[in-house]
Amino acid sequence: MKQKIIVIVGPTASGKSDCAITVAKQVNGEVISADSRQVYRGMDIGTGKITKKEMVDIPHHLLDVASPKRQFTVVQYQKLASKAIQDILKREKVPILCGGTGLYIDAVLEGWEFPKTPIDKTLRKNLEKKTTEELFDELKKHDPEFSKTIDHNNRRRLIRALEIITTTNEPITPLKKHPLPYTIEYIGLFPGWEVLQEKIKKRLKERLNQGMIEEVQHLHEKEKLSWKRLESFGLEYRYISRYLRSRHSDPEMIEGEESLGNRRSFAHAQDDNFITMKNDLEKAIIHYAKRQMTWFKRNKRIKWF
RNA sequence: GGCCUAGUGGCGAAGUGGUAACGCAGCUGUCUGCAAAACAGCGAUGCGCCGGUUCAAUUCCGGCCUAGGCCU
Repeated sequence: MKQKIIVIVGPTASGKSDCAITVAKQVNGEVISADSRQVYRGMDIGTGKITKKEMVDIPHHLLDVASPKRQFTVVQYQKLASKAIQDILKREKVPILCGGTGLYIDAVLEGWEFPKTPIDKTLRKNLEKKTTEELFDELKKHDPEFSKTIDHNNRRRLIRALEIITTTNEPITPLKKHPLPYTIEYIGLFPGWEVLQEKIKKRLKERLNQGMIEEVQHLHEKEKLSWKRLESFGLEYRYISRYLRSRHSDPEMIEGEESLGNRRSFAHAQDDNFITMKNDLEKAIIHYAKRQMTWFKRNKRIKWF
C-alpha cells in the first residue's frame, strides 16, 4: 500500500492549526508547517504561530528554521519539507502538511523543478534600476516566446526571468514536475466569507492586545530589521511597521508616550493612526484570504469542509 | 417666504457643448527561487427630475425636487 500524506489548506484564520492537531492525534501524525512567514524566528504573534503548549506533544516541523534577516525562498522550503516528509514516513508516522502558502505546498507535493539559476543580487540591483518597459524589451529580445506569457508589468518576475536567461543563455523551458509517489489527501477548510471575516477581525483584535505591536518594534529595534524588510513581509508586519513609523514622525504622539512612560500603553491607544492601521490591516488580511482561495480553487483534489 | 450652494457607479471624488478621470470597496483572475509578495482584467447607455436651446447637453437656459447654509 502506498504511503499517505495528509494536507490541510485554507485561507488565513480558517482554523488549520487546530485541525492539524486533531488529525495528528487520530492518525499518529506529525505536522509540517507550510507557511512562508512562520519559518522565521521571532515572528510569532504576527504569523499566528502555534505555541509549544498548543502543540500538545505533536511534533511540528519547519517552524523557526530561518533568520528573518535572510531571505528564505520556496526552493529552500521545498528541500526542507521534502526531507521532513521522508523522515516522518521512515518513522512510520503520517506527515500532515498544514498551511496557507499554496505555492510552497504545490512545489513540494508536485515536485516542481525550479530553474537552477541562483539569485544574483548584483544583477538584480542593476536590473532594478531599469524601467519596467526596458526590462520587458530586454526579455523579449532574449526570449520572445516566454515574453508572450509573462505579465508585462510585473517587475519581480521580469527580473527573475532575465536573471535566468542572462546566466544560462538559454530560453526558459516549461516547468517540469515530479509529483511525490504517495497517496495525498487534501483537506480544505473554509467556513464561508461572512464567518471568516468575523474571525479575522476578532483575531486581529486579540493579537494587537497580545503584544503584536511590541513584537514588530522588537524586530526593528533589537533584531535590527529594516523598515523595508518588515514592509516586505506584508500584512501585520507591513502595516504595524508603517504605524510605528508614523508615530515616530508625529511629535504629539512622542510627547504623549513619554509622559505615560509606559511601553505597553500605546498598544491600546485609540489615536487616529492606530485606528487607520487597524482598518487597513483588516482589509489587507481579507484581500489576502481571497488570493489564497484563488490559488486553492484550482486544485480540484481538495475536499472542502 | 426670500437668497445662496450642492446633487456624477456602493462610497469618496474629477470633468468637458461632442458622448463619463481617478481612489476605495466589490467581483474575476495570473503565478518557473522575495508568494502574507508581485501583478492583470471587469463595473455608471449614464452625470437628481421635467422641459427648452443646439447638428450635439452630464456640461447652456427655465422650472421642479432634495440636502446644507444664510436672511426676514
